[in-house]
Amino acid sequence: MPELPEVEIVKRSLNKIANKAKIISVKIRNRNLRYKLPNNFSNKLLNEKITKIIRRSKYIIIYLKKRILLVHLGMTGKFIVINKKNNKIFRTSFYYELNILPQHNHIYFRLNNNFTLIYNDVRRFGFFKIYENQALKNILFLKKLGPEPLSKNFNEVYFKKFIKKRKKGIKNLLMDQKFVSGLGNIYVNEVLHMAKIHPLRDCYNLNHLEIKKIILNVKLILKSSISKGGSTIKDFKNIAGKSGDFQQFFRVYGRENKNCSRISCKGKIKNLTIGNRSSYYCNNCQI
DNA sequence: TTCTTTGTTCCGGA
DNA sequence: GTCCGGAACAAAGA
Repeated sequence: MPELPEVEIVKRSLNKIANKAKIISVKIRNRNLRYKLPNNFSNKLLNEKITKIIRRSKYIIIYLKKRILLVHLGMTGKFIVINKKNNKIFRTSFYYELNILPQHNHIYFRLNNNFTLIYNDVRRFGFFKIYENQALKNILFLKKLGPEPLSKNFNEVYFKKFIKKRKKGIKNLLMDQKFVSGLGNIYVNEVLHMAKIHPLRDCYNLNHLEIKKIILNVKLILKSSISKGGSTIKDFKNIAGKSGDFQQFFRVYGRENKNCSRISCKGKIKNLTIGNRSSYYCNNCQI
């Protein structure tokens, strides 16, 4: 499940491998991703040079000379890199499961620098869109997004202004991409546990200190997660010996019926469905 | 067969 | 017009 930190790591990896490179072939094995790839998809990318790669929310934006390639990894999208010189295989983020099945390789991008990027996606909820000569602010997927959680624009003043006249549970608020963009279910659960706030608390009831704690923990948790993925490009063989279990980093997510991970808290982790998403919280310290 | 997982969009009601 | 919650959608594995 690529959340913002994983997407950030993938973006950094792609920057190292693909920036300034030219796409010399695009081979599609399955067009049926979240949105069906158009027939001219390959032709529009062929011989294009990659000039810049950035991230906005959970979108990866790949700038070509005159076009923009917008990528979303969905639930299980990933890029695998093969170095043609020595046939070494890399993954672009550490969150991937170790056995990547080749039947889910959907697109092969060959670059002019001996690297091939393979897009692999088990669930096929990821997507690629090509935009011509378009400013980012005109792209539908990006124009409605609220501030980046790690930016200075996501602060107490903004938070308080936004929640005025709004009646909404805090978990739903943090999941709302118009309020803050890029927080997914897992990190929202973690943030609220760290801030000791119940996921159903009405946002207009939050006091000054609680708002401060939420903002602080959003930034801390995202930054810490990004830094854990800091050594981005790892050889499969090197990492195979380690237990790369991402779950071990979570303090509440997926821990139903277990004891609260907070030292000195005697609570139990409970599960609750909010907005069609499972929420985990401690029945003692989150109020 | 049914349930779960995700981000996004759409729709009805307040 | 705006806000909110719920449902639908995509695919596949358990």
